Amino acid sequence: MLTLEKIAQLAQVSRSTVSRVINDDPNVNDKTRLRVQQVIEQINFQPNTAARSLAGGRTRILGFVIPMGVSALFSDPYFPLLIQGVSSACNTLDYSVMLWLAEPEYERRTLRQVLHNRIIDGFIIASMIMDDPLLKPLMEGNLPYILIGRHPTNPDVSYVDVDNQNAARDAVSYLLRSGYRRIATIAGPQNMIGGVDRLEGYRAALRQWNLPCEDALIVESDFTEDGGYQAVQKLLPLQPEAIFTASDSIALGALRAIKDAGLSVPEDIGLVGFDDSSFAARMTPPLTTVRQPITKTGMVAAETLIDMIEHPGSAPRRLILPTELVIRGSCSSPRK
Amino acid sequence: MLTLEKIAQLAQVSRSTVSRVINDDPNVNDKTRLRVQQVIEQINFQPNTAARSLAGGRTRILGFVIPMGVSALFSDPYFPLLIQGVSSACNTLDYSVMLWLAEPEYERRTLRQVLHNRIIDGFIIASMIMDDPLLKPLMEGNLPYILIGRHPTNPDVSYVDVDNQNAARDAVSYLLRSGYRRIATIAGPQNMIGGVDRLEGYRAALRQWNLPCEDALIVESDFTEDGGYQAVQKLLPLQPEAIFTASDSIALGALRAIKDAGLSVPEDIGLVGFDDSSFAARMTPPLTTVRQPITKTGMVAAETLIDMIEHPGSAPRRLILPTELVIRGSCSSPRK
DNA sequence: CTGAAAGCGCTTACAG
DNA sequence: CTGAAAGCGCTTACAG
Repeated sequence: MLTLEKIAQLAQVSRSTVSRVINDDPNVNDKTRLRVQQVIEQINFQPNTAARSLAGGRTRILGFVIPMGVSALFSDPYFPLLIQGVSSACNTLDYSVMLWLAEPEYERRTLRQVLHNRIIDGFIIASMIMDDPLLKPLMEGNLPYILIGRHPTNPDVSYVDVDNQNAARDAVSYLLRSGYRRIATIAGPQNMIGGVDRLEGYRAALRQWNLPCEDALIVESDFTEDGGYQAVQKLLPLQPEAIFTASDSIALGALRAIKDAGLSVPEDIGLVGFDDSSFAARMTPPLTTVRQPITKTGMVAAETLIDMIEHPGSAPRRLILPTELVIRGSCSSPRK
Repeated sequence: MLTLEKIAQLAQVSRSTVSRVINDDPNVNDKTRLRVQQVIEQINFQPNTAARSLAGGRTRILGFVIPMGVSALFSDPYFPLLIQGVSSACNTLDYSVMLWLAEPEYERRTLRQVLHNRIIDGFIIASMIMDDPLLKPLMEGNLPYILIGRHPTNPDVSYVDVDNQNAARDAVSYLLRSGYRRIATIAGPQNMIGGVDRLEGYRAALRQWNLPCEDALIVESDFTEDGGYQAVQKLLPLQPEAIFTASDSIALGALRAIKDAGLSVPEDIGLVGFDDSSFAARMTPPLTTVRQPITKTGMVAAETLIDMIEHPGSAPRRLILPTELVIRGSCSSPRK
C-alpha cells in the first residue's frame, strides 16, 4: 500500500510537503513541487480518501439524491440523462458520485448517510416532491446542496432549472397562433414545481389571449405514458381542439388514446409535448415539443455545487437554462 | 459532533465496548450491550464512515460501475431498473451505492477511484463489453466484485445473469411451432455476452429443427430502437416470415420499419422481443417477448456481493435468474 | 467480558 | 518555504 510517507521518502521531503503538493498549497518551492509531482506520477500514487476525509473533512464525493416518492421515476428518460450529466461533470472535475434513490421507508437512514457520515462534500436533490419529508431535514443540515428545479418559496436555496412557465406559455401561444382555441392541458403532478410551473404557463397564455380557463380542460397526471392515456379519456368528451402535455411521455400516451378513439393528430386534435425526448421526433406524427437540456442540467448542477463547496459562504445560485420550442407535425402551422 | 467517546461516556463504558456493540461483536455482556444500544438510539448516533474505513477497512459502500462504451445505455429502460434493484437491496442491507458511469477517457481515474481509494468494499460491473479495457485491471484488483452477465471464459468470476441462450432458443422455437420457417434475427452487440448468448439461442433452435442458418438473416444491432429500424431495412429484401429481436427497444424500431414498409405484424411478419419492457404490452400489436427480471437482477447482484464481502474467500457465485416467454399478439399462435 | 493503547493515512496549525 | 507533531474518529490486537 502506497502512502504519503513513501512518496516523502522517495522525494526526500516530509509528509507535510507531499500533502501540500497534492492539495495545491502555494507554499511549496517550485523545484520541490516538481520533484514530488514526478514521484507521484511515476508510481501512480493516490491518496487514501478515508484518511483525507478524516483529517481534512473533504472527500471530493458528491451525493445525488433522488426521492423515490415519484412513481414514474425510471420509466421516463429524464433521470438517466440527468445522472449522465452529473456523472460527466464529476469525471471532468475529478469528483465521484454517490447515489441515493431515497425510498420513503428508509428516510432516516438516507438522512444519516447523506448528512452525518461525512462521506460527501455536498449533494444534489433531483425532482423534489415539494412537500417531501426528506427535504426539510436535508436542507437543515450544514452541507452545501443544490436543487434540480427551483424551490417554490425559499429564495436562499440554490437551484438549476429551466423556465418552465415561459416555455409552457410559449408552447400554448404557438397553438393559439395556429388557430386552436379550445386547448386542454395534461398537467404534470401538482406536488412538483415543474408540474406547477408548466400549468401556470398554460394559464398565462390563455390569459394573454383573453380566453377563459376551463377547469375541466385541465387534467393532472404523473409523467407517464399511462397517465397520459387515462387523462385523454377524461378530456375527449369535452372535445378539445388541442392538448398541451407536461411531458413527452404523457404525450405518447395521449397520442395512443386519441388514435384508439378513432381520431387523428393533428387533423382532429393538435398535440404538444415537453422535453424533446429521443422518441419525440420518431412518433407518428412527429411531436411538436419543448426541448429542455436535461444532461446539461445535470452537468451544471454538479459544476455549480462543486463551486459552492470550494467557495463556502458564497451567495445562493439560481440558474435557468434555455429551452426551445421544436415544431414538428403534431399540430398544424400558424394561420393568418 | 457526536463520537464514540461521547457514547462511551454516557453509557459508562469504554470506547472499545461501544465499538464492539456497533459492530455486533459477541464479546459484550447483554446488559452492557443493551445500555449502549439505548444511548445510541436515544441520541441517534452514527459512526463516522471515514474513520471506520481508515481503522477497519470497511465502509459499507458498494461501487456500481457502468462502462459507457455502450451507446444505448440510457435510452433503454434496462439500466434504470438495474440501478433501482441495486439501490433497493442496499437500502435493505444498510449499504450505500457509489456510481461510476465509466467514460473511456477517464479510465485511469475510474480505476484508481474504484480500486485504490479504499472507499468501497466491493463493486458490481454492469453490462460489460467483453473486451472493455477497464475489465482486466478491475478484475486484477483485490476487491470483491460481481458481474451482471456471465464472463465468457473465466469460470472463477462471480456473476448474476439470466439464461439468455435457452430463453432465446425457446422464443425462436415458439415461432417455429407457430409455423414460421424463414426466421431472421436482429442480434444484440456481439461484444456483449448477452448479445452473443441470445444469438446462439436463435441458432440452437434452428439446429433443433434441422433448419439451415442463413447468415444473411442475422443482422447485428445495438440495443436501440434506431438500430432495430435500420436492421429491418437490411432484412426486408430477404422476405423473412418472422424476426426474433434481442431486445424490446430493437423490436420497437423493427415494428416501425415494418409498418413504414406497408407491411403488418403479425399478418406479414411475426415479431418477438426480449425484456418485457414496460412498453411491450402497449405496442400495437402487443409484443410477444421474453420477460427477464431486471430489477431483481440488480437486487441479487448487490445481495450476493455483500455476502461475498462478508464471507471472504468463499467460492465464486454463479446465479441464473429465470425468464418467461410472454405470448402476445405480435406473432400468430402455434398451428397443428 | 472489558479497557488502555496503538495505529489506520492523511491535514494543518505551529514554529522556525 | 519546510518539518515535527497533534489530531481526525474509529477498530482491534493485547492484557487482564
